[in-house]
Parts: sequence; C-alpha cells; structure tokens
Amino acid sequence: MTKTKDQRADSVCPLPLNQILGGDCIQIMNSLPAGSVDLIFADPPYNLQLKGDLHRPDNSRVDAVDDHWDQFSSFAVYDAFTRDWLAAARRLLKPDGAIWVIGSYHNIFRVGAELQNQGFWIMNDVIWRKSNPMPNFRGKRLTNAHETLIWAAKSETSKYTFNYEALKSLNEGIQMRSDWVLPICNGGERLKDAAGDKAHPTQKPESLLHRVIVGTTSPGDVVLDPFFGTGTTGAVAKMLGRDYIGIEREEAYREVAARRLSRVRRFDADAIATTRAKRAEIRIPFGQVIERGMLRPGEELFSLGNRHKAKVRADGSLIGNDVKGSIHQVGAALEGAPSCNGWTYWHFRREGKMIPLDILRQQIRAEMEGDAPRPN
Amino acid sequence: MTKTKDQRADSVCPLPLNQILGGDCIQIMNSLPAGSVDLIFADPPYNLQLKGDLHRPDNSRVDAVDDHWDQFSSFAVYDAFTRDWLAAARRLLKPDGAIWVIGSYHNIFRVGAELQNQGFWIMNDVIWRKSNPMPNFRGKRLTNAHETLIWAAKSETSKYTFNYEALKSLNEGIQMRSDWVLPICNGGERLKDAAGDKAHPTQKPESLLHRVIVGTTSPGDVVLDPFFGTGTTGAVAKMLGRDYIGIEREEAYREVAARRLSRVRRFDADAIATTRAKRAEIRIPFGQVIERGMLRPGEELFSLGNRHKAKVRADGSLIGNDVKGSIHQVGAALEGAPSCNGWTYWHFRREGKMIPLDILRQQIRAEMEGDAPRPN
DNA sequence: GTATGCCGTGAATCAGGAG
DNA sequence: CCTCCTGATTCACGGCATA
Repeated sequence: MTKTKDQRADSVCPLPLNQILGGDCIQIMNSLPAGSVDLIFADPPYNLQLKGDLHRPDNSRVDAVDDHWDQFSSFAVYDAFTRDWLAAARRLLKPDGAIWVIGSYHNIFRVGAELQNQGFWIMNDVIWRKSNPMPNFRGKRLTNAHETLIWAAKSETSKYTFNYEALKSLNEGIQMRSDWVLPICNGGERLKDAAGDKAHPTQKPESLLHRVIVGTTSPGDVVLDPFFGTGTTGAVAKMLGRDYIGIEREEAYREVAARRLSRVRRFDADAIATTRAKRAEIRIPFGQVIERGMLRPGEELFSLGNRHKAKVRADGSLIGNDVKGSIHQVGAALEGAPSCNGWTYWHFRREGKMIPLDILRQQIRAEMEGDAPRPN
Repeated sequence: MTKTKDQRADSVCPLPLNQILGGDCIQIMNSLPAGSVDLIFADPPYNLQLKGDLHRPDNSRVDAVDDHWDQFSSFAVYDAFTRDWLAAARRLLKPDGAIWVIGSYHNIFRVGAELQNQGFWIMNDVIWRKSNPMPNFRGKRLTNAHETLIWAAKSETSKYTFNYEALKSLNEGIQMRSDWVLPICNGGERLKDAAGDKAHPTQKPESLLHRVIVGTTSPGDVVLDPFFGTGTTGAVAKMLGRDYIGIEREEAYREVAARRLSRVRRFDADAIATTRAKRAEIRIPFGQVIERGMLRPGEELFSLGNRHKAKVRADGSLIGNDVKGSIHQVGAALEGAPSCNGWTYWHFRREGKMIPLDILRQQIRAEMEGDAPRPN
C-alpha cells in the first residue's frame, strides 16, 4: 500500500512504504532518497558488556541479552557504528524531521554526544520509568528501573512536529512531562516463537511508541525504524495512520514482525484526529487507559443509564454527539451538568456487560502503587 | 577538625578537611594528594551557552554560539573542560572511590561519555524526578521534569561503597530504584542573599545529597565537591558525620556556604548509623558448631522442604546420598543448583521441631561479640 | 465462577575473601 | 596473578493450578 503523495518527482526511487527491508540498516538507509522521512525511531544495540551468568536468589538463571548483535569489541568500535548509522539516518530525514533514540547508561551517553556532534538539536531527554523492572538480584546496585530516550530535531532550525495539545490530552489536561511511567512489554503483547520463548529479547511496549508517534508525528507521516526487531514501531504507526519503513538484519525477527503487522488494523479517522482538551483534576490520566491498550481508539463508551454514547480517540479524548473533550467534559456536556466524573459516568462493554471506566483506573492504580505513594 | 587517619605518611600535604577552598577547581584538585578522597559529588556548569564564561585551553574566551560551526567548536571546548576536571577528580580518588555527576541533556551525554573514556565504571544512572518542576511555558517541548545523575566507580575493579540495606530501608523495605522522586529546593531550605533573592541559581535539595551520601559513603569518609556553590554537599556530609572538602571559584557563594555550614549540626552517632549488610558480619565456619558440641557427629540434618537428609561428620563436612562436602556443597548437589546457602538450607530436629542451622551461627556470633566487637 | 497461591520471568555491565 | 569456596540475594505481574 504505497502512497503516491510520498513518491515525489525528485526522488531517485520511490520510498518502500509499509515494508520491512532485510539487510544492514546503514547500507539500506544510504540507498533511500535523502530528505524523505518525517520521523526515525531507533532502538540500537545497547552494548551491554555482560560477563558471566546471573542467578536469581531462587537459583533460576536470568535469560540475558547475549545475542551476537549486541557484542562490540570496544567503545571505539561502538562509536564508529553509532556515527555511521546516525549519519545515514540524518541524511534520510526531511529538514523538519526528528529522531528518537532509546538506550541505557551503557550506550546512551555516547549516542547523545554523537547526536550533538552531528548537529541534531536535542528537544528533550525522556525517561521511561518502568513500573515493573527486573530487580537487582545481588543487591550490588540500584534497581535499574528506567531507560532513556532522546528526542532531537534534525537541526536547531527545524520546525519539528510537536502535538502539545494531544500529549496534554493524553495526560488528562496536564502538560506531558519528560518522565513516562509505563510497564514493560509482557503478557499477551509479548511475542513468542514456535517454542513458546520470547521472540525477541528486548521488545518495546506499544504504549511507549504510542506516545512517541502521537506526540511527534502527524497522520500520513513516514516513520522509519532502522532496528525494527519485532516491529513495534510499525505496528503502532499503522494503527495510528502513519506509514512505516522497517529495516531489520535478522530474518527471524522480520518474519515475526511481518506476521504481527498483517494482523494490525488501522484505527478509524475520527479516533486518530487529535483535539484540544482542557484541564482536569484527576490523578490517573485517562490516556493511560488508551496507551496501555485497555481500551482501543474507536471503541464506544456508554453513559450511566445508557442514554448517550461516545467514541474513544487516540489522544485520550472522547467524541460524542459533536462534543469533543475529556471523559469528564463530554459527560458534563451531554448531561447539561456543570461537571461530571467521567470515570464513574462512562462504561465500556465487555462480553455483554457494561463496566465503568473506574475499574480500569483501579487497575492502573494498583500497578502504580509501587511508584507514587512511596517516598521514593 | 582534621582527622589523623586521613593524614597518611605518604601524603605531600595534609587534606584540608571541612574547609571551603577558593579558586579554580582543576588547579586546586591537582595540588591535593592523589588517592585521598572517598567520594566526589560534582554539579558542573551545564551548558556553555548559558554560562558564557568558559575559556579555551589557551584562555581565549568562547564567543556566543549561533551557527553550526561554532556549536561544534563550543562542544569541543566544553569537552576539553570536562576532560580536565574529570582527570583531576580521578587522580584524587582512592582506588575504591566513586564519583557522582549531575546534569541535564545539555551536558550529561558528554560527561557520561568522557567518564567512560577515562575508565570510570558506571554503576547506575539515576533520574531525579522533580515532583514540582517548572512548566514549559511556551508549550514547545515536554516539561523538563528531571535531571540525570551518573554514579561511577573509579574503575571496573573498585570495591565501591554501596549501603544496600540503608537505601532499602529508606524506601520502606523495597530495594531502591534508579528513579528518585524528590521536590526541588525551595521554601526555607532555599538560601537567599541580602536582597532576598535566591543566592544561587541551581541550589540542589538536601534530600538528594542525603540519599547519595547515605547510599555510597561510610561515616568518616572524605567527600569532595569541586563545584561547591552554596555547599549542599558539605552541609549534608557534616550532618551525616562525613568530612567534606569544598572548592568554589565565586567568593559570594563561598561566603553563603561558610555561613550555612557554621550553622549545620552533626547528627548523633545513633542517628548516623545504618543497618549493616549481612555479608559484613564475621564468617563462622560450620566446623565450630561441631567443635562447640552444638551438633554431634552422626546427627542427621534435613533439607528445606524435608526432601533430603544428610549426616554430620566430625570434621564439619556432611555426607548425604553418596555426596560428601561442605554444608553448601552438599545442599547444592542435592538440589542440582549452582549454589546453596547451607546455613539456611539445612535443619536439625529438637523436640520434634525443625530448626535451621543459622540459629546456631547466630548464637556463636552473639557470644563472640562480647570478645571482639566489630566497629560498625 | 472465585479466591488463593505457586511458578515463571524481564536490556543486568550483579561477590569477595582465602590461599 | 590465579583458583577455590563460602554464602548473600528479588519486585511486579501474568498464567495456571488448586481449593
């Protein structure tokens, strides 16, 4: 499903939209037309430098990231690799394009410095605070409970895309901060291979990509991921009506990603459009319900008493009877009331039963109890 | 109050403990004896565009940054500055010493990369998540709601100090994570100048230093801060019974810090003492249990879960199911595990009840403490 | 069905002393 | 430097079996 609007006359060859390309990402990026991509999301090897085995206190062995693609012989080799793939990525970006890179303390400082050296302009560093990280089993360090993302425009003068209101709406009316609390990818979202083991050691959660793509792209944009893995970037891009290009060296990952993408459905246009939303007071943002996939964009909500309906949108706002806004605003408008607690007012349908949103909020609160109330 | 234990015979000059030194931190650090400091906490200038007072190695002043070439050249100057002060800091550290550096996305990637280049070994990067950050007024970026700290040992082989139990206790019994939620410094803690304005633009909260110093130093350690500012590092070090050395170029800040430190009182020893890790306790060989007659040769031991049995021998070894060896080796062999703590694994029977061996070890330890109490 | 509990597992630079 | 040996150490969540 290649889109004609992206096949510009000045392109050497058309962009291979919504495809997964096999091979070395530097070579492939250099073969694509310059200045043709809106956003790059990159999850490069972290260069973990693990030594021996690690066992949990119950003597079970930790299944570590020991794959060959994460092995580098020195910082110099890793730096050269970083320099090359970032230069290729920068060439591909449109002048107003931007890049996201995710990493840990093993590699992120080297990536960040090289981004600056090449003239990228850092907008924010963003902390993914994991609600359920793996503990430090030996008690020798702090629990490594976060990863770092860098969001950078192609240059200081780029007119980068930033959907301030959409992110604010996802955060229920409060400005989105630079620290994002999201669970790691497990459960049904975690892809398995034929043997039932994890298909990829470092699959990222869709909620993370949801926030990145909603916040820094527009519908129809081209999003490229040079380290595609199991295709989370492509899956979320497709759901949100963006075009993707995936590059992945390992055939096994490409196959998993292709199967995954064939099952992904685009949300409808109403759900994808982002809007303005105003301030709300409640602590748990309704947007998290969307990002975590507890409700899908486009799903219908029903009012208390079943007199009204509304549709969920990708940025965590509702649209119902020509009224747009937060779950509280739309509820209040439809009831002609000065205010409304959307959490108890709105219900969703599961197996024929109507369930109030507040159930979902309670679930999120239970998950987050490890974070917020503690004097951490 | 200079402590004699730190005045080693091989020192060129004694350490100026609990003083604030005026001048350039690189020169001053290079004048102090090498290998004499336990911990360095550094809050370097974040970004040369804002400071404008950075100089090239030849002492020429760096002009304002407005194009890509100057931007790159200013990064080079900042990198040279970082290289120099980190090298001076590294020379000062004891072999088992460590460093903390705090920064933002403007500078932290360059600092982190240089730390790795110089052979420091990163233990964790830590996110200070501000519970009350300044909003992004223009709505052009995410609210910059965090700062990044890097905790690194002097080298990969350093036996760094990490008070795991103390931090776990601070966190209500759950191991401390790498993301710390702490409010910014304001209210009564925020120091004011004579005009009533804030005395320093980036005063750090004492809560942050409290966690750093409790977690990665011992009482009596020497903590050096080469960018002392208003002396938060010194104030918390003094409260917690550590010695400090402050270096600060600006006289106005030195005066504020000196006044502040004169008012700080040390907590009493009981308050400063923290939970000791089990591995810091003296080692008791299992043979002592036999020698003291607490168990008799030939007595039977039972595994956790009662699935296995073994018999005690006169030399303090066990024999069970044709396996001979220490309490740990036999336990590991019977469980098919890579390792096993025999003290908690094996139980003996008294009056029908199963009692773990560890009870006997605790008795021996209690008796020995009357003889040779260990300093905490 | 519901409540309870056990088991598995996640990007991890995860030991230290004696001989 | 090496080897050997002791023995300390985990949080959140999903899935499944049991009661």
